Amino acid sequence: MARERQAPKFRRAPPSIRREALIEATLASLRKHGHEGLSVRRIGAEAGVSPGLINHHFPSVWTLVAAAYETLSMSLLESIQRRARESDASPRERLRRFYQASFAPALLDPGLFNTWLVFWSMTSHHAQVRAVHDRTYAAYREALESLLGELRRGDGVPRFKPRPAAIALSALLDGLWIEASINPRTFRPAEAVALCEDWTSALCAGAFPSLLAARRSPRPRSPPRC
Amino acid sequence: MARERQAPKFRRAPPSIRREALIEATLASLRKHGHEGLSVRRIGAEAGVSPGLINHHFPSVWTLVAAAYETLSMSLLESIQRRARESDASPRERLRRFYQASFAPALLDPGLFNTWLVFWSMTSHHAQVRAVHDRTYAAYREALESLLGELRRGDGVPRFKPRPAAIALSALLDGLWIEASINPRTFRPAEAVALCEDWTSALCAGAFPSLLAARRSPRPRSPPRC
DNA sequence: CGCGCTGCTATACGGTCGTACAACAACAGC
DNA sequence: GCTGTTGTTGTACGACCGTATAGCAGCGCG
Repeated sequence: MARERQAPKFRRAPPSIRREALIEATLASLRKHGHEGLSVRRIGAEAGVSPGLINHHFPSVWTLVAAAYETLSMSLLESIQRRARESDASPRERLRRFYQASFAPALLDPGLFNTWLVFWSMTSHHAQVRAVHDRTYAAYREALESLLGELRRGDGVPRFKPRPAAIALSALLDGLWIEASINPRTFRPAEAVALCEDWTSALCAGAFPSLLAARRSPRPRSPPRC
Repeated sequence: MARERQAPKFRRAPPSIRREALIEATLASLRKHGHEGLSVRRIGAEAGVSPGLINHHFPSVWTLVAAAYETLSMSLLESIQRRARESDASPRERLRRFYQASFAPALLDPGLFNTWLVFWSMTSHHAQVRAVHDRTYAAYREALESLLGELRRGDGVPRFKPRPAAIALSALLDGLWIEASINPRTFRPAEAVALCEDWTSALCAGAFPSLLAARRSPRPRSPPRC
């Protein structure tokens, strides 16, 4: 009997390719199983690979998770930015598209939210993950800051402080995203977009007193009227 | 030799007392160890009790965690409410105190944030925990809605819609609280309070278009001016 | 075709996990 | 003081965890 050519039991891959595949498998495992998915056995199974291979390519699981965190957050930010900046549009319109992209169905997936929770819960105990958070949050805030900066150059828009404005806007976006992810029935995505739009309108109307840049000749801050 | 009276090896307690003690131990364990603290052994050690006792008083760990979630969130809300409503103050002042209490050092503890992450990560998979979230988030939102309702009765304050306003405000508060908990160096607590105060000012100034209640005779909504 | 480099697998080990269950002991009632 | 109830302990079990390590095998290269 002629010896059949056996299908190879596994395929070799150059380290960079394998590392990327493991990162993707990590994201898939976390998305499916949440915190339970954070194990070399689950990730290995997801990647169709033996558990020991993770430790062969990454010094520890934390390094892999940090890489996955960076990959996912940068990918999401880039995706949202692309939708916000596609075609020429006014700064205000770009912000609106940013909001819409932030509350698109793909972003409101419960699996995505659970993945994010795992990343957040690791920032306290692992410096690498914390570093990734600091870096990606800064990138996110700077993206908003850039869009707000373009808005500020428009006619009749007051000279607000971009950085605190971006912080407030990102907090509003995050808070809405979280609640929508936990309980989609609290409000509809369109309502979230409307609330962000309102915030932008108020910003343009100069309705946020402490966000207005300090005047050359400071005048005493007036107390709230209500 | 006279027989010495031995100190009892353990103390019995009526079920209600023991259950409460186990809830407190659960909160302490989660605060100290985050997700790792969610184990009958850790909780039992924290309560000075054998691991098996948890399963004797609670049908499963999820029931215990749901009870701890409810206890903690209601306790925090009550604490913030007490500070907001102590002594007579204007509605605006009460809101300011609510903000200040929300960003007090006790609320910005990393252990508290990690505890919250555990609760959130369980809402997807366990109906009991999800029910607690829905109930306590509703209570939180209604507290804000009540404070905003008092504000709305003031002179010169436009007739905004209380419910969406409370949703937006709670999102802003949550988003700021999360980022302050993850990375305290992004902004100072006073800045977070100022951003919330700004939001309130804008609300009073009628700067949130879609939050204004529909008119008796609706007029076409004007497009954004910037 | 055959050799060798190395990506990869398979196994073993010590640890922690949740749960079940039998035995123990605190304490109230008699 | 004795006894019964039952809150509580201690142990045992199987499953899964991360890591280390020895050896197998895919595949480029001569």
